[in-house]
Amino acid sequence: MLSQLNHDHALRGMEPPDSTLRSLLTHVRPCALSFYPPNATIYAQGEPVGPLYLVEFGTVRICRLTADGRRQISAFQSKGDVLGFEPGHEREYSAECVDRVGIRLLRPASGRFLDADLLAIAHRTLAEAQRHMTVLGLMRASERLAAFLLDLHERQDAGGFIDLPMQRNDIADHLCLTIETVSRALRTLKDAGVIRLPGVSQIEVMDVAGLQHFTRSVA
Amino acid sequence: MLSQLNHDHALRGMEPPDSTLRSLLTHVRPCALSFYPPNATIYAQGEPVGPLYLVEFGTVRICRLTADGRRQISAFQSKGDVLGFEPGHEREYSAECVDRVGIRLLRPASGRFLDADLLAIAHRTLAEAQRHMTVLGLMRASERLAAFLLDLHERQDAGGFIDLPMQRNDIADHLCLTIETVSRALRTLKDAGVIRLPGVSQIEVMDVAGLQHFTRSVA
DNA sequence: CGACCAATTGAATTGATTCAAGGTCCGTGG
DNA sequence: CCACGGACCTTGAATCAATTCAATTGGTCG
Repeated sequence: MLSQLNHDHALRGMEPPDSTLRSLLTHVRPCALSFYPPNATIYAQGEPVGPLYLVEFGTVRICRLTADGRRQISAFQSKGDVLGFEPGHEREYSAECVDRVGIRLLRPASGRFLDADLLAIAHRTLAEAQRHMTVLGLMRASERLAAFLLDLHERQDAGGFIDLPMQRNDIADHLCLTIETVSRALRTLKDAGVIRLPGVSQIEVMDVAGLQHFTRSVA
Repeated sequence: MLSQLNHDHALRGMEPPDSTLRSLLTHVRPCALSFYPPNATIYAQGEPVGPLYLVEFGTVRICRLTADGRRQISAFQSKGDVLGFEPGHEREYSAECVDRVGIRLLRPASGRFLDADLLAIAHRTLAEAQRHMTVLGLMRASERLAAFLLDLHERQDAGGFIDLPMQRNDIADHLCLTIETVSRALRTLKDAGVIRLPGVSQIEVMDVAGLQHFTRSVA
């Protein structure tokens, strides 16, 4: 299972010809694959920051509960993503499984991770956070959803069909909307003809350019 | 001028006993201080990513223009902050001077920066981005403003008086609101008695706990 | 088939934006 | 020294987008 990580298809498309994972894996002892059921917690907000993990399959939500009980999902991580990198000593976010998930502990060959490897991971995490900052700050409901679907679309390149492992609940907390608004935004995109909804957790992208047009800004 | 950077007061309060700057400065050749007038551009969106800078005085806005002409300010940087760290090869953000600004180029003693130093800067930048993600995602107008003021308050510890070097325009684009809404949110906080407004660019914090209560969530 | 949970839809409400006036501050020039 | 102009800020009224509340539909598993 790990061997396939050295192939390109295990690394999702990224703009700079970065090689986070490839490099990382040369300095890391591969650990056994662990399986987690849906809604299992990999690590929790408030814990001391611990090891890094590599997602082998399934989807993980990185989320955070506020003092008054609301939830924000900063990202979804899936196959090939590295999990668990955080600034500070205490976890600000939890990592929870959306569906059935397989992850590997990443244990550095020498006692500590190489700063170069951590830096590469930090770069990627930062880029994601900044992108999401723009989504939340500048886009309205259907634009956020369009951006989200485009993101999934290019990650899981499955011939125009997107699989939504997470439920509306999770999408809403990721885009900082309500589930009702997510539902209506989906309908807006459907009515505009850019997507179809063959099933509750499946989306067919009919018109990628049209979807991109919906996002209008992130550029 | 640079010597004072080795003193604590040049480093603003941070949660983990991090020592970004102290460590950084031991591996860096101090360069001459440059002065920029208000609205000058230090670097621009679209340029290749270049060197790092250290802010000595003044305030810099890190901002980004979208394809359709809107602007988002991801952060304001002031004395002691390091400027110019970005993932990727091309700048996603510009750095522009809010007021009169003094910065120093940070040039590594050896050819490249130490990964450890870059990692420390990345940590801080990421923490800021994540915090702002929460502000934009979970808070409404007066809560965002309260969070913003609290941030300024603890940076520039000047006995309850906050100086606002940037104009409403900039605050609005940072909090992703309109200037009118910023104005009304200020009024809300004033009417609640947690701040006073002695002048347009000066704020007196009357009740820190009250301000924190306004943010209610970020925890 | 019925029960339960997730998702959708509709109607009323809230919060922020837009549009349109005023107001304040400050520098310049009479 | 005061009047004027312009930039910035504040305030008000109307509009719009998203949320809330409530009901209904759809899907899945006993």
